[in-house]
Amino acid sequence: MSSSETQIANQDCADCPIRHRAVCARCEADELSMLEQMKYYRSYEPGQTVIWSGDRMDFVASVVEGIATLSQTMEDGRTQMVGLLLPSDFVGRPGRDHAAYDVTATTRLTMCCFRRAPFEDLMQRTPHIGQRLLEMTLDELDAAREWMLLLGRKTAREKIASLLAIIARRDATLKLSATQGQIVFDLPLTREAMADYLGLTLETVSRQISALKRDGVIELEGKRHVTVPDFERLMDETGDDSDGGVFA
Amino acid sequence: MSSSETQIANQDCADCPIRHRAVCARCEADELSMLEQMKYYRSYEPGQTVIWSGDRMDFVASVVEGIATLSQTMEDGRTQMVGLLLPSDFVGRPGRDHAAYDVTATTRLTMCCFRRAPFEDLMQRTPHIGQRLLEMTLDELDAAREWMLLLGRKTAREKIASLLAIIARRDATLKLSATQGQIVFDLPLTREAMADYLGLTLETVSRQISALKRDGVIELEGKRHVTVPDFERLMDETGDDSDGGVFA
DNA sequence: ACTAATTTTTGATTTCGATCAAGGTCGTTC
DNA sequence: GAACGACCTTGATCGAAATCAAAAATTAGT
Repeated sequence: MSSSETQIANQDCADCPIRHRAVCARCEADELSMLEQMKYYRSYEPGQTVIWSGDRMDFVASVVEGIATLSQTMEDGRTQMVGLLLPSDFVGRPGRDHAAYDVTATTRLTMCCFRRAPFEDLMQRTPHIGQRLLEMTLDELDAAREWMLLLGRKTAREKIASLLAIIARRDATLKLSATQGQIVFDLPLTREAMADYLGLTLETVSRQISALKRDGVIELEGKRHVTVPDFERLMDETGDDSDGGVFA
Repeated sequence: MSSSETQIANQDCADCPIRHRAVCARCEADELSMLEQMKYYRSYEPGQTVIWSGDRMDFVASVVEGIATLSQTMEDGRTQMVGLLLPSDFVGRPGRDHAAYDVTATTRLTMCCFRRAPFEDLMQRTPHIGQRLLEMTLDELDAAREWMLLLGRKTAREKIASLLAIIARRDATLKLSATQGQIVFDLPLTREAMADYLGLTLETVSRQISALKRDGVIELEGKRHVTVPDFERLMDETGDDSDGGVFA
């Protein structure tokens, strides 16, 4: 259901950050044209930093294409990724003018940006944009909490399996490549980025990926191209109950 | 600033879950009386479960007094706490009718509840309640992300110091007991609950608390009563930069 | 095509926190 | 006030992941 809806919605109002999530049926013409007028695009290369934590940030944005990460770094250099931005995800907090995290492109990335002040004005006048933002934020909070369980209690192998499952699942919904259980995708993250996401070292990530390959849970071609022959089998390795997590 | 404001706001509208956060100056009389009419109270004893993950949940609520925890459990029993509910915190997701987490009282707990349906109706008619909820949710998301850094990258000692710092800071603002740097409080959590929060075992929690005591970072009277003689010293142990985290 | 740089894999060793196992303290009940 | 149970501390040992250290595979540059 959600994948085709998303497709249609994206086609019909490609850049409205709210409509990206396929709920903007309620967007009215003048609101949409307001958004149209204030929007602009930015593109980034893999590895490029979109914004550093603490920098002034006078815009909010929605990912159009590509993947970015949110991360936090301690003074001594330890870093932890705290979020993954996929197409349609929103970044930037209305009402706060400094970035709280480092935002980095891990693939080629296009974002649809809106200057903060006019966007906030529009939000004031258009309650359902705020409502939609609330829903999106609650989803992010659920995702963050699921990630807390992963970081606090899962083994290295479970962590890797969980990350692969998340990417595979998203890829399956996005590209409809989920022919009878087999899923194929390219890892959008380096081993180091995966390590920062999972709270591991890159060596451990590499070893566990090798182990999953050895055990036939995944197949690897090169370093990035992954085939999951049996998604259920992968899910069994995640430690999650068979169901889709918090959204029971 | 915030502590006295909170006091005043709480006095003058004790149970509105929004006003608890000291921003409900915009609450109008009829909205307040709507809330008054639909509110009811529930009380729990320490250790009692407010609701189990997956259970039907037809209310939303705000903590009036006491402390509760949000936690997730894997089938094999591993559990991870994903949130701490302090007075004025809000629980329950508008638009979702099943709990996503276990909610447990760790002290005597009083909550101010509102049936979900009428509360959602009121939200529809009163945009600034939604706005306030959005702000609160964004704060929670920031807190969750700070916790992800802790879970993924901090040492056991840093984790304990961070938790003590959070409780101490909150206690200082709440009870104004922050006389020249020295802070005194009672731990509202058992060692096991702390372990579940920090992604550790209770033995490690106990050992690290002993170590901080041995090193003079904290003083302990009995098992629960803590004195922090020098808050800066405690902060140095957390691994955070001296400043207040994401709210830079 | 060849070199250089980056990323990944694999191996050897160490370390931090988990696990296993007693004891100890405190509060409650009979 | 003895006995029970809940909670906490401490010790000994183990193990999973980190760290240290090369080598292999890829990618990029000239």
